[in-house]
Amino acid sequence: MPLRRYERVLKAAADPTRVRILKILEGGELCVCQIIAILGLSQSTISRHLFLLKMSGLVKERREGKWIHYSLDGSGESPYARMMIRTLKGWLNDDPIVVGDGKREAIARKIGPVAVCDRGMTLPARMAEACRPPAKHVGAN
Amino acid sequence: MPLRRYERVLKAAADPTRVRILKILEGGELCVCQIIAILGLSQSTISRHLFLLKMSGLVKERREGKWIHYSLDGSGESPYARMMIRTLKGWLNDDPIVVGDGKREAIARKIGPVAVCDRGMTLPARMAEACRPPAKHVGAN
DNA sequence: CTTACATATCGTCAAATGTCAATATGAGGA
DNA sequence: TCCTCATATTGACATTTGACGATATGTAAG
Repeated sequence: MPLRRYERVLKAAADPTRVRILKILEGGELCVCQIIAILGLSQSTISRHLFLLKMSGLVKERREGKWIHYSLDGSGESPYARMMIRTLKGWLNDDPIVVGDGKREAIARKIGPVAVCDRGMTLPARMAEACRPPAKHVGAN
Repeated sequence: MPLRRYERVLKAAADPTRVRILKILEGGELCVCQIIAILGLSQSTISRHLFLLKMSGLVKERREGKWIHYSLDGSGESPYARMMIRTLKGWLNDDPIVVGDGKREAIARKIGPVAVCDRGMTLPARMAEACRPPAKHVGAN
C-alpha cells in the first residue's frame, strides 16, 4: 500500500530533528556518537530518530566493530525516499540551525568518532563554543 | 526561518487525509461540500485540514457567493509547496484509497456543488456504492 | 567469561495531532 | 430585518509523537 510508504517517508522527513540529521549526513556517513554530539540530544532520542529514518528508507547503517555508521540511503524501491534526499540537498542550506549544525559537523568529522566517544559524546568546548549548542527542542527557536 | 516553513509544508503533506485532499484537487478546484462528500469525514474535520493546507501554501481559496472553492496553490515564495504539488502529481495514482477517492471525485464533479450541498454533503448512494465509502480513519486500512 | 563501551529498547511523561459534535460566523434571499 | 445555509471555530477526547532516564543488547578486549 503506497500511501503507507509515502506517509512514512514524509513523516520521517517532516520532523525538524530528523531533517537536521539528514542534512548533516549529506556530508557523508557519521557514527551515532557523532550525531549525538552534533545535535546535543540524548542518546536514546537520536537512536529512535535513526530507527525511524531507517524504516522509511532515508538512511542505512553500516557496522564497523563497536561503531555503527549511518548514511543517506534512498536506494530502496520506493521513489519517495530517493526524491526527498535529492530535493533536501538544495533546501535549508541557509537556515541558521542547519548552518550551526554544519559547523559542529565539521568539528565532529575532524576529530573523528573515537575522540567524540571518548569525550562522552560531546565536542571540545573551545571549538564548539563558536557555534551555540542547539536548542533542546527545535520548536523553541 | 526556513526550517519552520519547510516543516509546515512537509507536515501538511504528510497527513493521509490531507494528501487525499491534494490528490482530488489535482483535477481542479472543488467546493468544501464536495470535498466532504468525497472523503466522508465530518465538516469540521475537513475545514481544519483545509486550513492547515492553506497555511502551508499548498492550497488557496476562492469565494463565490456562499460557496468557497479550494484549489492547489504552490504559487507562494516558498519552493516547498511548489515542489510538493508538482511531485505529488506523479505519486500515489495507483493507491487504492486514492483511486476510490478519484471515482467519488468524478461523481461530485459531475453533479456539481449545488447538488452535493442539497443532498447534505453526500453523494447519490447508487452512484457511490460502486466505490466503497472511505474508512473513517485512513490509518485503519 | 567477564568487563567496558557503543548503541538499542523500554517506560513514562508532556505536548501535539486528528476527529467529532456543537456552536459561531457571514453571505444571500425572503 | 430575519432565515437559511455553507463554512469556520471551539471544546472534548483519544491517539500519536518526541523527549528523557534507565535498562538491555551485543561486540571487543582482556
